[in-house]
Amino acid sequence: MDKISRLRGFRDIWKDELEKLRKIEEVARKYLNLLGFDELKVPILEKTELFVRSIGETTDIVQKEMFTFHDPSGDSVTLRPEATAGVVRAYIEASLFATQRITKLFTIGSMFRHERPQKGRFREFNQIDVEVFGSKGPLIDAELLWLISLILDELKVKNFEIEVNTVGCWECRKKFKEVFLSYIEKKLDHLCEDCKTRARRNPLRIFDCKKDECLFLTKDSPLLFENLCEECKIHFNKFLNYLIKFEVKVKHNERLVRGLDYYTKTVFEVKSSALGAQNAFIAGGRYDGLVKEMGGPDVPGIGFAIGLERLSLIVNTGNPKENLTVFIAFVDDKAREHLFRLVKQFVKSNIRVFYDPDSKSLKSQMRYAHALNADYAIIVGEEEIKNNIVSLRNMKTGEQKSYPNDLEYLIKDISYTK
RNA sequence: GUGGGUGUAGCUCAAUCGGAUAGAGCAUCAGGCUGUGGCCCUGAGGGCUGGGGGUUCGAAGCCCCUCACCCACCCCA
Repeated sequence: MDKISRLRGFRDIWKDELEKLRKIEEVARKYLNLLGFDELKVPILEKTELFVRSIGETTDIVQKEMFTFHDPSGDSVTLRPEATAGVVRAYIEASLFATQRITKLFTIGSMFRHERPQKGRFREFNQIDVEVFGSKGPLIDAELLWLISLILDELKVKNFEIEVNTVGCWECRKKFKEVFLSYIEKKLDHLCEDCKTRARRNPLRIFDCKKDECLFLTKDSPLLFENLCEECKIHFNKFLNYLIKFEVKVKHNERLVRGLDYYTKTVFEVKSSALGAQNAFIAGGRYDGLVKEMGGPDVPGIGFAIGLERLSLIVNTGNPKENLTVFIAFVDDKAREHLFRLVKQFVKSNIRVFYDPDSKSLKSQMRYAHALNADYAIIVGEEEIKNNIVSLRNMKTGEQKSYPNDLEYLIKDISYTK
């Protein structure tokens, strides 16, 4: 029979990495809870239209990266490529705007994008997604970055940099696009191929280009930052001010823009040089028009997502503490009759217990106990049964003693050792 | 979607110019003690050399196709 392999870009997550992901989630949950966020789960599969409308029809995500297919009844459905759309949909569908002035939510789960895999990039990847609805002021923007720094501090993440910028509101961005386009028009021929398409689709992304030629051509270009309306300017300055009060260090990157259509005003990215090309592991921003666009009331929103696979690449967590582990070895099949009684008793006493489910030589069983890194081996054989005892071998010291076979004293003794 | 690199045992890697039965270490299993792990010793199992086609007397190595992985572009978390 041929073996079946996993799908490209999809992974099995084991042991150490899984432990790391759990640790990250645990720390994030702690601070999310302390700052009043509620967890929710939203579906992995949604109507395709939800993402087309929220993320933007012209974005790469929608145009070529979504897992979209028809369900058996013929409807077009899509595996979520990001979390915000679903959370916004849920917020509107539950009419939370009617009962809460401010809504703070987070969700944890996997997202799907049909991209070519590389370092820190998979087709199924996990995110912690955080969203706040109902506050238009810059204080909440700063609070989110403080939240991020609390989480990263506790995880002892070093070598990261928070970059912030503003992309303005719809009006000042629209105006700036005209200013910028008339500037870049003359230089269009000299831009790289990618930037030529950007000029048509999403001109602001030209600022993001890493190619020297494009960097050079836009060097003395007008910046969105200089063309902001009063309100956006004040918002951003207050935001920077609050960050100082929260003691969150950031870098203002005037060229930072985001690929999703819905962002307004504040945007930010957290980057690490240790990640290779996919160096942003947290990113987000404000999206004041999105809830309305999605059929809800005109409620402002802001949020961010943590890429868990990327974050786990730069997190070091110590080895998890192993439970006290006991291995029971049986010398012969007659001794095996005692298995059920002994195993039950250990489990009831919260002690991790192993035994060889197949009858093997004692030597083989002891090797297995060693491989399992057991703290103790219990040996049961003819001699023990005759004397109504069990032998307890300390696997770390090699010391071996006898205990009455009702295990009461034995369990008391070994429980002290871990 | 586009480039570059890499595919040999469960893992890490050998195999001269295209040459004979594709090897080693680790891991696994068994034995060395008829009731005792680690260290040591002995032995065993494990490969369609990613897959398919071609060239050749002969292919792990050359050619073509394909798949997967890694890295980068693009995009993004």
